[in-house]
Amino acid sequence: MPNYDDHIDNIFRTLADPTRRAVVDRLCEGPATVAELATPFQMALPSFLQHLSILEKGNIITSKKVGRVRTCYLRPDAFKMIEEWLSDRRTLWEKRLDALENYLDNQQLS
Amino acid sequence: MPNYDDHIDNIFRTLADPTRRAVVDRLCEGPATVAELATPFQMALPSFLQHLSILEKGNIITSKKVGRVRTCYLRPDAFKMIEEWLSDRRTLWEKRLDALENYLDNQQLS
DNA sequence: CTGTTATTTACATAACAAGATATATAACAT
DNA sequence: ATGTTATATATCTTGTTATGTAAATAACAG
Repeated sequence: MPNYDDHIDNIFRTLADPTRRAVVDRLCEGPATVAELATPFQMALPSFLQHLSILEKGNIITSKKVGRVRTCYLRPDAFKMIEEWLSDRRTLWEKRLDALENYLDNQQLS
Repeated sequence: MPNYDDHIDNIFRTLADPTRRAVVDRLCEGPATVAELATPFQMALPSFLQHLSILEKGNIITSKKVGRVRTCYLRPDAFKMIEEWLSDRRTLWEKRLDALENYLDNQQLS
């Protein structure tokens, strides 16, 4: 089973590609089939499918196949982990700034 | 000059590595020298320096060399771009959910 | 000046990622 | 049953990333 760190690795790596981010953008507007998603791109379909599979493994999107058509959805919790990661760091960082400020205030007093 | 997309690519790629994220974590606590940052890792120093250079090119950290010692800092705006990217998508996504809700409400009425 | 410390540079290599083409499957239309 | 459409899988090439070792620089200590 993949640990927390691997998971975040995956998410960051998944989003570190313009094609995949563009797919995310498109899916923000609502679900779309593979073909619909692929049309804006020059790239060959199999290459594009790679990106979709990476997005799905990164838990950014889901998909369901009905007949021969696969429809893709942005996962409602797509950005949750990454937002948590950011807010954790922001908290640490701000705690540190506060500490620094206190320290400086105390310096002034003495 | 690098465009917006390249920039975000860089940031995501930069953070898609456990070593580099660990450095970020450490620097949230305050500045540190190269040697201090490197000690927790098994990796050879030149390998580690690569990571620092990637973090610096990704505008996540800055550094200043005094004498032979380089001190690294987390940039105050380290996560700004990525937070903006996230909040933009969240906005799009929520706008869409609102539209969907309206649509469903209207369906009920008719 | 000489040795030591703190990086830095210069390669080398192995693993991985992005793209392509060619082929396969599987559902639908007739 | 057969052709067409919508994906899927397999395999290959090429570029990039992560790591390493060896040697270089540059400041400081004595």
